[in-house]
Amino acid sequence: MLTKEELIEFCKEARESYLDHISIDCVVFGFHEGQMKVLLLKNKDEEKWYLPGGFVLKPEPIEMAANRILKERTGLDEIFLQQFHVFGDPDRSKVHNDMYADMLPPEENWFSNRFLTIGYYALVDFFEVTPQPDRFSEVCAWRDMEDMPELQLDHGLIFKSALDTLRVQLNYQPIGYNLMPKEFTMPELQKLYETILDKKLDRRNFQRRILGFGILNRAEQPRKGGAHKAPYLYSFDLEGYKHALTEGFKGGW
Amino acid sequence: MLTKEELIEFCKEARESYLDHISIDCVVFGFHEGQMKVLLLKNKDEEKWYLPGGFVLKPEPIEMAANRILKERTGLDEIFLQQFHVFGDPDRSKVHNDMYADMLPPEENWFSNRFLTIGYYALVDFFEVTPQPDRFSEVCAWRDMEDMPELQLDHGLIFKSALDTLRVQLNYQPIGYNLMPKEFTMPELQKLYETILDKKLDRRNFQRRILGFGILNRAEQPRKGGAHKAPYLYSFDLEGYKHALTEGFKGGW
DNA sequence: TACAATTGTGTATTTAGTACACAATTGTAA
DNA sequence: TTACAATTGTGTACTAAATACACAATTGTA
Repeated sequence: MLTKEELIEFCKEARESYLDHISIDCVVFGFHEGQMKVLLLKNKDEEKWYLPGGFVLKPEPIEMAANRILKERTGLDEIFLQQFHVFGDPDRSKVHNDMYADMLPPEENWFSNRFLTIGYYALVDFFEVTPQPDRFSEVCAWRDMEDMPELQLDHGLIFKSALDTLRVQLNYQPIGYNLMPKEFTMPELQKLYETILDKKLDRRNFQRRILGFGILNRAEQPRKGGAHKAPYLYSFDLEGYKHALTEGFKGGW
Repeated sequence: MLTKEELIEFCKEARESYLDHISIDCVVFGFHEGQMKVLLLKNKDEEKWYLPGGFVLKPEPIEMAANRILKERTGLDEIFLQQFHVFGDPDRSKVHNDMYADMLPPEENWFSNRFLTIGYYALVDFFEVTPQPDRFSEVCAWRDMEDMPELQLDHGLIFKSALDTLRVQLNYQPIGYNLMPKEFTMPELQKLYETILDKKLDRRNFQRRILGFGILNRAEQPRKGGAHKAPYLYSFDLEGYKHALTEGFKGGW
């Protein structure tokens, strides 16, 4: 939460630097301990969480803006990022507007503007991320997808839309390279798919299909030390993976 | 092309009415005589064509803006419209900016602003459309997709991107209801698919597959009067069609 | 050393996709 | 009137992909 002075300072700075009416919101997916995670922010004295987001600098390509915003929140560069939808309902920022409405009159308040927000989703390696709050929040943290808190504004809708998009993408693009560590076992990868889809898959059929895509390499040695039978380790074959990313899996018509 | 006075008038009006930095561009697909058509606009004294587009009114949802813009260009209401991408390169409007740069200094010229454009594609019944030029053009006409003229700005990219999206959509959504007349024959529908995909399909397999979707009704009587064997007439089963639109064809995982 | 948990692997069945050929209808030209 | 070209309707065999399902091997623990 900004103080009035900070708000005034920010509005001045925003008007100079950023494009009016445009924001970016990102749904950042991670995967940890068999759970899908989403990176969220929160104000100490508020209940609702919100998505990492920001604005577009006047001379900045929007892709670059999304990358910059996520670098600030995660510490990561070169994130897998995909634009998926623009949310442009004039009512969508009503609540946000109200939030600072008592501090500044609308004509001085940058947040009183109408904003269209461009939705991006990101897939990142959970362990590589160092969550960093932004200047409006005190908390930036991974939240469990099974246990999503209530979100501000239309961020619930944006999240749902991102998840739907991810589920569709799963059908004709490889997913996993950005979410899994370098080496992983087949059951671990399967768990990722099951978690995204919220659906059990057959172990044997999953393995056959995913190997059929030709995007995995199996290490010589299985993972040792754990309980039970030692599973083989796999890693993504970057060449095959990138080929599959551009070509897609299915022929269709 | 606007005169200087018209440009000044328009800039004043635009600043009052429209959101800054945002535009909408539409790729309108039609189908006629076995050819895919795209609705384009042109200035009399210019070579390059451009996509029907416009701006978003300050209190207007973006979907509604896209509909309004297309109603002005086609006369049609309730068009099948789908947002597919935002084009946000800061250089994308360079050429446009230059176009009016000799008339007005940048600070007065609405077109000198940076614009992000939201791309929509539309599928419409060719016969229902009455092409209407906008205030910047003298020509609004269907152009053959086989014989696309050069387009202004990044409109070539936007068009290509829309076509790619349409081709992907074809794999998991029914297409045709918005492009075909009420009744049509199987070969006519096949021609639509072949034209979109730019690829020959097997008659028998096409029929089996498309009928398998359960989105078509066959009329009792075949079409009479033409040369050759009288083909059956089909129409879309609206219920099945809408179900397929929301559910999609393929299970995937 | 038996057991529970987990992993690796194979096969039969069903479904979807592909390839391909012949018979029927209709107008036109001989 | 009749052969012909063009087009439509229909079915079957083959292949590939998806699904359903079961048993053997490994490892730590009781």
